[in-house]
Amino acid sequence: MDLDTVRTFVVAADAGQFQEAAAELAVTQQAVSKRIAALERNLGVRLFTRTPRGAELTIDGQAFLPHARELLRVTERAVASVRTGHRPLRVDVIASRGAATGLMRGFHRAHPEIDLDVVMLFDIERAVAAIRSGAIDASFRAVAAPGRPLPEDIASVRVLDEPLQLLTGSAHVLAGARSVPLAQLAGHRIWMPGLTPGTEWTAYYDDLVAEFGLTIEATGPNFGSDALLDTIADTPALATFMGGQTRLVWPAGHGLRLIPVTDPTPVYPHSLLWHRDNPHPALAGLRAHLDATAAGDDAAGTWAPGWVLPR
Amino acid sequence: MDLDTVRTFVVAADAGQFQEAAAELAVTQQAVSKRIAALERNLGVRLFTRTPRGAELTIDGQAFLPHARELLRVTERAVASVRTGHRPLRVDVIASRGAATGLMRGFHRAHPEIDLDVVMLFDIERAVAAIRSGAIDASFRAVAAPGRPLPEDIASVRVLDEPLQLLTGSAHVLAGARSVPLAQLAGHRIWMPGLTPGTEWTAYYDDLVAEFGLTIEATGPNFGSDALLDTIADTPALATFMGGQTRLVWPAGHGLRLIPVTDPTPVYPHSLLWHRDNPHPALAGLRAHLDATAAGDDAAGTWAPGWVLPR
DNA sequence: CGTCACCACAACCACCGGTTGTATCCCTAG
DNA sequence: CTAGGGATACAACCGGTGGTTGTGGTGACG
Repeated sequence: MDLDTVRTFVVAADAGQFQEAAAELAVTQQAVSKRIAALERNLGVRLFTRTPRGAELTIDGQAFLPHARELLRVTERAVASVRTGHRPLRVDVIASRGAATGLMRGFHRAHPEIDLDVVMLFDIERAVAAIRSGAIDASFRAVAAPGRPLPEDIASVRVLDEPLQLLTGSAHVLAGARSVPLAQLAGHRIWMPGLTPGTEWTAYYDDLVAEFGLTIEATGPNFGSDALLDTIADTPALATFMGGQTRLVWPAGHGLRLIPVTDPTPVYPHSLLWHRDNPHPALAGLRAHLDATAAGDDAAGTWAPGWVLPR
Repeated sequence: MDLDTVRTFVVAADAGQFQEAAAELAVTQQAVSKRIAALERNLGVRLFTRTPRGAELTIDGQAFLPHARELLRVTERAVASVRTGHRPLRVDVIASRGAATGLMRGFHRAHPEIDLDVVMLFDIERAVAAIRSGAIDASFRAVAAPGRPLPEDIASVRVLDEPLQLLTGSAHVLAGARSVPLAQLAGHRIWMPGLTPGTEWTAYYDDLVAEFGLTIEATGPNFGSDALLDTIADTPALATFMGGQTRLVWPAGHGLRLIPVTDPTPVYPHSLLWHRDNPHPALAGLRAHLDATAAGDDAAGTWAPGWVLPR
């Protein structure tokens, strides 16, 4: 199916006749006739009843019309998403399951009129490069790369400290605990598939491991969170870390347990980065929204690596 | 833009390489390469970075991808809307501003998983024919055509009596009234543009006029409700009838008044019609929803033509 | 009953979009 | 270091889609 054909259908339906539609589309009447005929052939139904005074929609045509309009609207948004110049606010998040996604959803709910696009870049280095080049407008990143301060032209603000929790199956030895001290996790198998070397996530967990003597297995490819949840649920000796903001949806009967970690609670600090000179009007809105909704986090009793962005 | 091209983009993005996408789409790798190149040329941005081991999305490509998926989803729904067999529930309403639209919105809110299409047919005769032919699944119609009972195979149930109210501008002589008796409207100019001869609306108002001695002008084409509202707001001696369920949105400062009519209150009775043998699974859901939400209307003090469908 | 406005069909032709064949690149195995 | 495999891009070719012009048919209206 061709979007030009769909547009032709909509214009013809609005005009009530092919001739006027042809004029509007700057083609001949015969071309419109052929386009509509081809669309009807593809769909297998008659869309117009032709009369000597024009063409009016059949019932099928009436039913199809709003879908055709929606198609054109979506097309316009799709094209706008890559238009240089005034395009939707483009924000990078660190992972689809992380807290940043929830923050963006909250912003979208508060300001549904602002068009957003979400991308996921590999690491902070590329995120900073993308911000400086203008390819993205902002990035939710947890941390500066260890030892590398942010460039002068990048601004940042810490927006959320996400406490990590332990996810276990119901047969796990810690499944019944209401909370577990971080030091007590030493010796337990903790599995974090998909930790790619070179990313901040990995650097974060490397620090966590070094400081508290945990063992984290990053082996195996990441088959998606469903597969991870299945494995955790079925393996008594296995656990994993999960952001405390995550909204999990799992089938009933899985019996998964999400256990807070204490003394200290490891938190993953999310900061918003942006270019000081970025003129996108929606960026200010996003910053204002985050400022307004940011919970006054209490840093006491929490842990984060020393190299994260300051508050 | 071509939807095959968009589909190619999505498949290639999921596969991570053109070759596999080509196999899935049953075309050659060169065809995929050309399609993507054409899409990139049309959009003016690079969507993939080509590597010797495949192709991965650029930032622009990542931003475009969800829009492309949405485009395919909408396309599928559009095609399904005219598919013979299992297509969305197709319901005819009498006018986009009427109460039936509100009922359908309520149904959609209660059951967002049920796909709906709304059409507007000219009069009850065509609606009944469309129901019998299977072109539509149900129809909100106010009335049987005077003197013509419904065919045996059409079932009906009265779902809502919509009280008519008087709409005036702020300078109208009745603008200050909290309510107005129907008999008192005799002598006032009431304007109902767009009343087409042969429809039930027109038959309804003809009866109303005959029984209570009103004068209703149906002159002039219907330029849309915005134009109607403008005229009503600006003309002190003019009023119109409007369904009591209508949610009006007008610019501030118009100063329009919506005044209940009493002694009796003319009500427009909406009934749902459907074919007794219609097997569409969503039809039962719609009927159940309407049964459950139907307010227990009080017929006392209301008026409707004698020839409407019985309760 | 002729004219007008509109749509459909036929013939023609350009160009889009597919295929086959080939070059190039990079990673990897030997 | 080299050969091979797997990936993309470019070139040449060609058929069919989709445009145009020209023409015919049909219902409404004066």
